Amino acid sequence: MTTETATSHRAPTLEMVAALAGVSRSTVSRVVNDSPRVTEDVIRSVNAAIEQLGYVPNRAARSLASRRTHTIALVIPENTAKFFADPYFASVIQGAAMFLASTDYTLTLLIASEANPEKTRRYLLGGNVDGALVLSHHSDDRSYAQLARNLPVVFGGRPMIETGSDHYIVDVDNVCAAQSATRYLIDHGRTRIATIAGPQDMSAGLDRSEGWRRALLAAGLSTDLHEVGDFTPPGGEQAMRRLLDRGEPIDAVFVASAQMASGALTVLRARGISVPGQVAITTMDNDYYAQNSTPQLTTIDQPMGTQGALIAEVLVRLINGEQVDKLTIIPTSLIERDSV
Amino acid sequence: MTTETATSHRAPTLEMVAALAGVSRSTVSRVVNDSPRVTEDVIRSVNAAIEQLGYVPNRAARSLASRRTHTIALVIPENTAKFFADPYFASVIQGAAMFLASTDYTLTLLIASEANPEKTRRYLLGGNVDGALVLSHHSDDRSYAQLARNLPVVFGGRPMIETGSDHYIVDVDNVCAAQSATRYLIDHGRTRIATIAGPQDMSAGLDRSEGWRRALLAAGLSTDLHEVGDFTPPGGEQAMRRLLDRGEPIDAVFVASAQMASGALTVLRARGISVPGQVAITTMDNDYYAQNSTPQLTTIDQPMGTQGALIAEVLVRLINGEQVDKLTIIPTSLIERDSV
DNA sequence: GTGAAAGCGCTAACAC
DNA sequence: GTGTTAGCGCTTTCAC
Repeated sequence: MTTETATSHRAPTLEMVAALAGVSRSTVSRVVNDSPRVTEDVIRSVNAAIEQLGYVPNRAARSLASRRTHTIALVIPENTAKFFADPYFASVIQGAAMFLASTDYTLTLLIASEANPEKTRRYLLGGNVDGALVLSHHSDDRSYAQLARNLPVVFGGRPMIETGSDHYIVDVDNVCAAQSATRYLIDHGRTRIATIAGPQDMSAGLDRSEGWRRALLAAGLSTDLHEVGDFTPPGGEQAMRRLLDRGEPIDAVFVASAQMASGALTVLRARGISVPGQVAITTMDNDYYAQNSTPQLTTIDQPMGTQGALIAEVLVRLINGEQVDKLTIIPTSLIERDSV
Repeated sequence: MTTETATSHRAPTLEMVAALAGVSRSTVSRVVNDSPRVTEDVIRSVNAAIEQLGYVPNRAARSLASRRTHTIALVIPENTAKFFADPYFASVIQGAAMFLASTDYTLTLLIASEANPEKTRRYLLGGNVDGALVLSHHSDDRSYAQLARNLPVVFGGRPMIETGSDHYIVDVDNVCAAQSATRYLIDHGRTRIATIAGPQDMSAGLDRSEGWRRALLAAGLSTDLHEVGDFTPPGGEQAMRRLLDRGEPIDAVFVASAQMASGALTVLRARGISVPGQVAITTMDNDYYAQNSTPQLTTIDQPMGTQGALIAEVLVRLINGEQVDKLTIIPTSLIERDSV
């Protein structure tokens, strides 16, 4: 009983299928690849043989011959702790993985070594994948922009590339969403509206600040009350504290993530400030935090699984040479609850 | 400016490297694969050529010739929503991905279609991967047990296979951890100790219940106060409510996850029951919930990133034919905070 | 519509 | 130590 690295009997090959079906290998290949010009009868008998043998095409051989890998890389920044901690990413990954499961593409996780970006670049360009999905992106992610010239790449969330760049992007319209969440506050009579913003080196953070600003400017209100957090509950707490410690009147806060809003509520509660009585709150993400805070939060719902599926779909279509819009916007909606 | 699926110039091949370095292809192959018997000089010049050309070995060709894919599948149950919602899994995936990034293995996500398990099985056995990591596992996951006979497979978290099964498993000792968390309650003078357990069709849930039970039995205490949750905060709330509604005295609760404990605290607070004054709490997972609840929770720390790395490492060693223990236990420790 | 033949880029005996 | 020679299992012209 020593260590036995299994795989006892060899997997059936296309050749075996051909023999059993009484046709040539080419024909089997055609059937497997849904070639249009094969007789119904032949298709049937080949499929029967495939079924009987439990044949599965060998990816490696297929890739080598066809020069397509049927593999898509999900590029993950090395700072994975932060990446995985964000439920947003988990949802997107899930959506992408689910969508790809319905195609014959495979999703591989590629950790982008920051120490050696060249390694990542080469892997991606070395014919190991048919395309890449890039989710996170700080302003210095120039390298991926470069990469997109030689490989189909779709960005999830707007990478901070110079405007007019011709990259493929799938994103919720953070500006618009934040704007409507802020306008909701205005429409309910609030006038001293602060924001707890997200990191200003992420497009999501920046765009949400911009939306808040636009809504305020349009209403002729002050845009002074701006504090930044890191999208986490503790970050929200600290930002809320800073906001209150300014000593200026505040009657509402647009918080750039529900997680931060949850932290903000903790501080508000501790200081005896009522929500929505004294301070109204709107936020983004319809997640556990939004649904289970006290009070429950009026928030922007972004269908995240959808985003994952969509971003993967766009990439697959791109790989297949189909016509795709450069920018795919995912609709959001405002959910009214008890924090306003 | 029509759709151009890029990859302009062909990637450099091993043959080109060989030509540039003035050696044969085999030699280049040897250098690339760290073969011991190559002259220092040759290694240097080959590496120089590789560097100069920006050569990256083609996975497909390599796999085809060597019959090893350098790919590891992470098998994910189709019910992905639940899977990804659990931060435990995110951490484990992260750890595994990080570890594999330091090897030349690649991690691919494989969604296990429940409607067609045969498809998953064939993919795994069809020579597309060198091994598989299986994380979730309900009692009916017999199929994977079967699979493990023909492919190196490592299970994370104890799959509910008949005892004495010879599968490779990496897990925290949930029984032991739960036992010590419960004993901690006993040692602090509590005698009416309830538990909010995890799902009883997951080994983690079952084992934690078992640990709680053992500690109680050893102390001659009652094991009646057992309610089940689903590892989420709302699940914890409901279970806590059921527990209190029994009308029996309770002076402590061992909660099988910090997320559930957070939900339980909400209920306790709403009913004006003080923690730890009237009811003490210990739990498992040293996550955001454990650290940021009020009061902060005394809990069992399980290094989850470590588990991910370890599970991947075990698999790689298995694939390489090294000797590995069937069972790898990850140590846990109890962190004392304010809930007892 | 189907078959024959020529590789895809690499590894792995086997010679030398 | 290094080169030579066969393939790995599949796709893909090109004939027929």
